[in-house]
Amino acid sequence: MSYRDEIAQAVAAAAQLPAAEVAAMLETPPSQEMGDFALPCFKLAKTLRKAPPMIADMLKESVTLPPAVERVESVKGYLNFYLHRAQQVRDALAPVRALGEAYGHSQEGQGRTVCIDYSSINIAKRFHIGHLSTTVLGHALARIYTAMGYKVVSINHLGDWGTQFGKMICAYKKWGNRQMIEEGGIQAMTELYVRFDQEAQKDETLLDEGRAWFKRIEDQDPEAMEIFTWFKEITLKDAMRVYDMLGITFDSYAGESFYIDKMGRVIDELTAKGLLRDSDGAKVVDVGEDMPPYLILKKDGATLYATRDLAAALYRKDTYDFAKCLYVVAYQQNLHFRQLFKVIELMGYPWYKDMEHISYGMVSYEGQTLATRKGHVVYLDDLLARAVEKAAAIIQEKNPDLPNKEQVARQVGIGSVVFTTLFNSRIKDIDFWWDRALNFDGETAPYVQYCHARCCSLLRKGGGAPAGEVDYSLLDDESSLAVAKLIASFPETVTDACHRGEPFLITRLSVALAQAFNRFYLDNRILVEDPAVTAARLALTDAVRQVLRNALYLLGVEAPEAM
RNA sequence: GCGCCUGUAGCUCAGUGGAUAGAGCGUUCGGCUCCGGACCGAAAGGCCACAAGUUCGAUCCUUGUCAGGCGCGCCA
Repeated sequence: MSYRDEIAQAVAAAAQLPAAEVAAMLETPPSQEMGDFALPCFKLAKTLRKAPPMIADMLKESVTLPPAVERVESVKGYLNFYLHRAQQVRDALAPVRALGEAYGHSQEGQGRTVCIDYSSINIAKRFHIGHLSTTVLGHALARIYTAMGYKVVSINHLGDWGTQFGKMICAYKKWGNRQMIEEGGIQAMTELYVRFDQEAQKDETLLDEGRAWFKRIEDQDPEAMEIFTWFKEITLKDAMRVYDMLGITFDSYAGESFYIDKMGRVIDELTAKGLLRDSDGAKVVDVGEDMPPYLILKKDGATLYATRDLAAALYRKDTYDFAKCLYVVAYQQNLHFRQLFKVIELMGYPWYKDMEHISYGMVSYEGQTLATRKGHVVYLDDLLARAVEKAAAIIQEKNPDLPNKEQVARQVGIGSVVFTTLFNSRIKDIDFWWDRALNFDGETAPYVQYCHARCCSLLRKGGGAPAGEVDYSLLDDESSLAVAKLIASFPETVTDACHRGEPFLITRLSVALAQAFNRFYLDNRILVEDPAVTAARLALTDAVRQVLRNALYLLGVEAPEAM
């Protein structure tokens, strides 16, 4: 039984109320000095016809304290319960010591699959800061869901379909050559595309040629396909560099083009179910009063992004039999996903409830909208490179003798970018500024990593974590207790992060834990004469090390043992 | 025009139907003969956008107003 339930039962007996009702009333006080659980007595005032402070006083006298509770106080209408510290600390640390890397994991998802659609890059476009949120969020969610026991299918839903690819091939045939693309990569492809747009303004017949090339892709014409596939490979190779740096892999790269032969089924099914309606020559599905109709087929019979997303959803359900299907996509597309899920519901599939749009805020650069064409953009490899460079410079200054300096610089620099991206709730817009992005002070990855490295250092000096049982009653000071409480809250935080689709909860916890440990470190000398005290403090240090490491792992951030 | 989202310290953001609304950055002051100073302590800084309502109690819930962002058929 949990502490909460024990206390609720004791109070319920004294106040003659249902235990469940009391349990729901119990809350956590705002600060540690006010105890571990509090019962606000205001609600009871009406039924008991007494002032809240009096009720609290009475309950204080009449309640039989459960063994875990050391004492109870009546303060301004609150009944505050204080747990025995040694027991709290033991309850916090013992599971970490026992479970190690598995601390924070759960069995919730046992036997269930979750599809996570994230990153989903466009062909022939360079990876930039606009792709950071989906990539980093999706990766963190993949790790969090895995920790929760789910089987995760990571899907990079490539943007590899559309008339722009016809234009690009047309431009390539006219002005490009193999060598120029091999050497220039995506940048060269982008330049070709820009040139096409410019020339097409002067000569409209180019647009027809572009359309013709796209038709050839649709018809699987060998020459068109060869070039198209090659462009795709170059784009993916470039993206793979970034994914490697971030430690990200995907289970599937089935993008839009993968679904071109799977849309007929969708159209047939929508027609058979009477959902498709003609509207100005196009085909739409009505999705209710509160949303505009969902456009499925263009006037000319061509499919749309929506059609492909619908086909993809059905395919994923068939192929993976997912318990959940997540789409990590910016909030711009809120309406689109609401419509998509509604159509699936109208098709009669109960699993529409398992679809979730993990939406996040927009990215701008120094107050302005990102604009690739104007060069008003920051590319991800540049950002990561500069972060690593800065980390390397700091190492050179502070710790020049550190072995594997390059590796640590990568862990810190890249970790810093990832951590910052996962620091706030998803919905917040992000305005990118270089000085902010490269800030290593305060609530950042290096702060948490430093604390972790310091724990490792202490453990090295102290001969490692104590093997056997330690005397937890030696950890009865305020700062030890604060650390223990945060450690104890980690599994619940992971669960919350999963259910809310909000990795930042874990990011924040890692900072709070590092802060609490720094306080503990200031208050207590860890390696002391008394072996029992040293063992107890090292046990706490090792638990902090483990939880920080586990937390950072879930975020996709590495934890170097020295830095 | 309609819909969704956001509004909390100078800046970036947490937060909760309940006790004194928190953190980082920035600013000011202070701390290594001592286990890692990429650290720590302290101070200053708030009409929780505004107004009504519900409630014993609202920054939180409801409604309205204002400001900003996004979206609203043949792009993705």
